[in-house]
Amino acid sequence: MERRSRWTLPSGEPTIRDVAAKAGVSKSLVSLALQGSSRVAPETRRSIQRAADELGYRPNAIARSLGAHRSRTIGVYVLDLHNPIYVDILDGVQAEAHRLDYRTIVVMGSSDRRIERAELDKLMEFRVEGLITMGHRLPVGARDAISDSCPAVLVGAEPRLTPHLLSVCTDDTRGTALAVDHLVGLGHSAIAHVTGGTNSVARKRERGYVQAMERHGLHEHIRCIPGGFTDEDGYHGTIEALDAAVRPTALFVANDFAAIGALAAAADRGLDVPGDISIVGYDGTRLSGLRSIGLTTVAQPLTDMGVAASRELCSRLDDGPGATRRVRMSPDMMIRTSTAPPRKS
Amino acid sequence: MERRSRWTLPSGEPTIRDVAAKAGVSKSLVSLALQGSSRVAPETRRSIQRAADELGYRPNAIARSLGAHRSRTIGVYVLDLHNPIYVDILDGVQAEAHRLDYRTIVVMGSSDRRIERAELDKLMEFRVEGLITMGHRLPVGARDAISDSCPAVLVGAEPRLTPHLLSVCTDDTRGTALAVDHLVGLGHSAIAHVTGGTNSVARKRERGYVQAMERHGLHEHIRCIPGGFTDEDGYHGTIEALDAAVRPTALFVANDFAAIGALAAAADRGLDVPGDISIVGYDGTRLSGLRSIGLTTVAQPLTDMGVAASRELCSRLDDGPGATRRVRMSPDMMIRTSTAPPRKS
DNA sequence: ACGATCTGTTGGACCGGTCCAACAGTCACG
DNA sequence: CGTGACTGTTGGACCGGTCCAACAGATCGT
Repeated sequence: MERRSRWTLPSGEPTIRDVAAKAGVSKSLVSLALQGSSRVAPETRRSIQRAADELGYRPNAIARSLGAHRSRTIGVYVLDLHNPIYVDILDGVQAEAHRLDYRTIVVMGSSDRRIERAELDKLMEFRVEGLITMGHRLPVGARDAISDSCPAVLVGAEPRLTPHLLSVCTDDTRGTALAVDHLVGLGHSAIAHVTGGTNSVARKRERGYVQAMERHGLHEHIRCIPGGFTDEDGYHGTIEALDAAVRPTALFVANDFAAIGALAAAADRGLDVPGDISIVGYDGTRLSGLRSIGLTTVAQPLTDMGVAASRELCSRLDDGPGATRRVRMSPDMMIRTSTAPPRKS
Repeated sequence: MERRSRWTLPSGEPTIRDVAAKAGVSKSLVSLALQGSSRVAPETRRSIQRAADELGYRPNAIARSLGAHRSRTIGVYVLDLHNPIYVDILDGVQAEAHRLDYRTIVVMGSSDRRIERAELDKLMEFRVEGLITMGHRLPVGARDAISDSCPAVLVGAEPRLTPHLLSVCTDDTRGTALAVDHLVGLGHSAIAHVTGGTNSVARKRERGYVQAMERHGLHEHIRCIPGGFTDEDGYHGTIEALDAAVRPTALFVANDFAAIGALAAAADRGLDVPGDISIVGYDGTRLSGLRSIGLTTVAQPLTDMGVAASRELCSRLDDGPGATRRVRMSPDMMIRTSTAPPRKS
């Protein structure tokens, strides 16, 4: 007895048998009643419920999963909880999963491969029934999980769909078009783009920018400066753009985080935003909405995307594989104080 | 068969019995070997390991918990994942828990009470052995959990300790002293404080500020302007401070988030930071370190606090209740670009 | 009056592990 | 050579649920 931790289960949590005894029925019936089966007599159901309440009975998810061969749990992989965009999505994922009576287990990616791997293993050990991943980098371990035919939905990426792979994303082409249209509407034509690097999401946004510029007949103004998704990346890309022979009057930056770096770069070069240069970000994180930042940005419906991810996954789990869908949502322009018409020269 | 979801356990995950059969031993021995028991012959251990690897065996955490009466899982309650301070702490919590071979289940507080409650229930249903909570607001449900004698550690708060309640925090009195000392060292004397509201953490920092000012003989300069922990709160408090009859030359704001609001307020009043006014925050979030923000702040060793929380909890779980400790860590001054000597008048 | 059907309930096998009592075999010691 | 201690292994009870086959009793049609 000594060697066993004091805080273990046997300590006395009431079990289904205790409830059965108290209500004077068999444990099977308690199980049925608690699951809401319609085969239980209303009278019996009430007395079982009463017994359970009085004992403070709490179902044991562990035992339930084992017996039922279902965990009613989905795993959520988040690339980086430090990035507010994922937390916003997570809000939606959790709310909807909860509504559909699924539990979630959230794990975070890590630069330490071993920890990331362990976290993913945890998911498998808890026998999650499905997986939601967000972030452009798909963790290596997730591939195994997916190929082991546990269905997954990728948020924000657009992979080739398979029966096991769903996707929820926003229309980045449309989003970038919104950003460019907004700047052109203000009177800008020298609009440069600080890219998000070489990952697929960044590529998409870059292509969208080019298309939109061409649509406006601004071919000769197209300029893509290589950047990335962090504020450092945005800073350096912007410095490069500002120091160019002919300075753009507006900058479209690949995401909010990098756009904040762009703000700093403009300040360092003694330029007023939006007086001397307008800056537009992408994502619509709360961060960008902070008073001292006030970044104009292309807002993705982050929470709604999370909701959609849960909805797709859970309905697939409950109803079996249907037509595999790709949910594509619409971004929205969020105009704040980092954009204005160009100074008349 | 039809009505059962296709993605259920029976699908074929190898079990301990499969491994036993393949290795030609009993399942008990496989269990022993996989737990690393020293009673297993080295030769046998190897062949069991080989069999497990070849089958791609993954232990079933569910079944293990049930049989062992231990889940080796701790619950982590985070008030708000949107606040980067908690994510930094979480990094430490996870890393250390993992090192000590514990799993974590992270749940997030929610403004929707029902969701918050459900998340806490989830923790109990998974039979977590202990709880780590962070955030000044202790969720109602957590009280139950704690009183049900599952030990808990509060990060960042200093409750009355009980055998079940541990605490990890920083020395806020010392932290505020650092901030005031820094400003005094630069030559400031008119140093005002925008408070964090009426919660216990904010109170502590306010007291620390008053003490430090008195220590420097600056009694007559003590000014506390009521604020809060959000950027809005910081904005309004700062506006009030700046519009006062005699304007302070420096501001100590209760946390980073609010200090960022203060930065915006200064900008709105046409004041240069740090030229016209110096601003110091508190927490040392990554946010404050962003290039375009560059906030001088009192940094808490957030990740280390997380590590300490896991360490305390797990050692208590493994070794039983020892002397109940309160871990108090030291904050550190992080000097950036929002502070400078006052303008000579 | 009798089987068929339906409603409500029950016992018990089962899930995949852990862990304990029991045991076979080896070795050292008196 | 018998005995006790130690090493390595095993069968089986057990954890707290789910779920299925079986069943008792009521209702109904013929």
